[in-house]
Amino acid sequence: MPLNDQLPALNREFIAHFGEMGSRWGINRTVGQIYALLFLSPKPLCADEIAESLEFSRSNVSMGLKELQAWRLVRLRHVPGDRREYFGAPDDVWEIFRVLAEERRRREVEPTLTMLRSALQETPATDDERHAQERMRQMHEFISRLMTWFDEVQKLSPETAVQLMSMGSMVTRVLEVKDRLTGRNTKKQSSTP
Amino acid sequence: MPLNDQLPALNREFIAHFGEMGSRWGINRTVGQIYALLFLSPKPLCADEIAESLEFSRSNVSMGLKELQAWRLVRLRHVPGDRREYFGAPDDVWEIFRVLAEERRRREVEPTLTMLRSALQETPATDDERHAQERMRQMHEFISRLMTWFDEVQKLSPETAVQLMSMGSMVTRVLEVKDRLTGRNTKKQSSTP
DNA sequence: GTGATAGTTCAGTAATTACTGAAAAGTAAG
DNA sequence: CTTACTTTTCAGTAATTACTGAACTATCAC
Repeated sequence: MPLNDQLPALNREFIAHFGEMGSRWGINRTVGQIYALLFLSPKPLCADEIAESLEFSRSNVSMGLKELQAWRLVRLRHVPGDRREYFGAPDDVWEIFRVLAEERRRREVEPTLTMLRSALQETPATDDERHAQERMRQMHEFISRLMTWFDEVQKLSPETAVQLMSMGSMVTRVLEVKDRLTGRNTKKQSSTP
Repeated sequence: MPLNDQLPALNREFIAHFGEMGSRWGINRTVGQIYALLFLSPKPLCADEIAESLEFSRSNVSMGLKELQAWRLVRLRHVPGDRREYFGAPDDVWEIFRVLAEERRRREVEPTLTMLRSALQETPATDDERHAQERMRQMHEFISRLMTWFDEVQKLSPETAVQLMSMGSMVTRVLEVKDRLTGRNTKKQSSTP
């Protein structure tokens, strides 16, 4: 993986890491590296610059950028008097996270919810089917709940989200007090059967 | 993908879906299907039963189960008077989510944090490196914050987490009021440059 | 011990996914 | 319309990942 020498060592390390991690996410090495390069770059880059920096073929860069655009992770820019297309990653990391979460949800969660909803319409014939459907109901309910909550958080501005996150422990403590009064157990259950 | 006929139609659909989705997650089709089968099953299954139901080779099932165990998504069980190993998926969907999140964090987030921490140690030489390092700092801070918050939530019992999630909108509203008083903007910024 | 059953490993192969170069399509300027 | 430049597409190929069957190890019953 011979990253261009003119890239600073710092950048090369970061880009290489994103390449390796890329495969653990749904994206491939190439796409991960292109994104990393754009994320670090102080200015938008055009496809040729990317191809040269990362030593990929021009067509590979084209396909990678197409995928990153489909993920809405890069933004197309234009430089006046230059007809090439330039690409940049958004600056705000919260915004990046939001988009990523939204996109993953659309691709990975929604299809499952759809499948589950349709399965829950069916009338189970056997005991096994009844059990299976009950499991699906549990899964559907859990995911729906999670998504509703996520919708709420996603609407927030970065600063508010940060506030909300740092309130986490506070809210927990409030619930603990409430539960102690009502006799419920907030802490993770210990294994005392 | 000829799932065994003796599986109820409902189950077959669910299992097939998990197989297809599996590749979008980091797991492969086989592993996804084995998990789906176990998730729906009212009782733990042994490797042979799995192999027969899904029509995989015995060795494929063995490898799949090994991976699911590495993900801590299935639990090994023993039936008295039977020396075969049986496998089951935990019942509680919140518990499943918790484990999944923990494991993904360990595999996908921690290595990145480590890389970022080490990059932040370096002294940038050029302006570009200085900029790159600042971007990495932003990313590191964001992820750290997210993980701290996640730690908090992960410690909660299922019921408490549900409570916390359904409090989402309430907390948001409180913050909105607070921000209105302090003159800050809680709502997602509209694109008015 | 031997035989029978259960589980694992691994080399070889099948299937899938990633990448390239060449050709095509698109686009602005003259 | 033509030229020069830019991006996209795609068939072929390389690289990676998934899967199988056969051989091997382990464990239990006898």
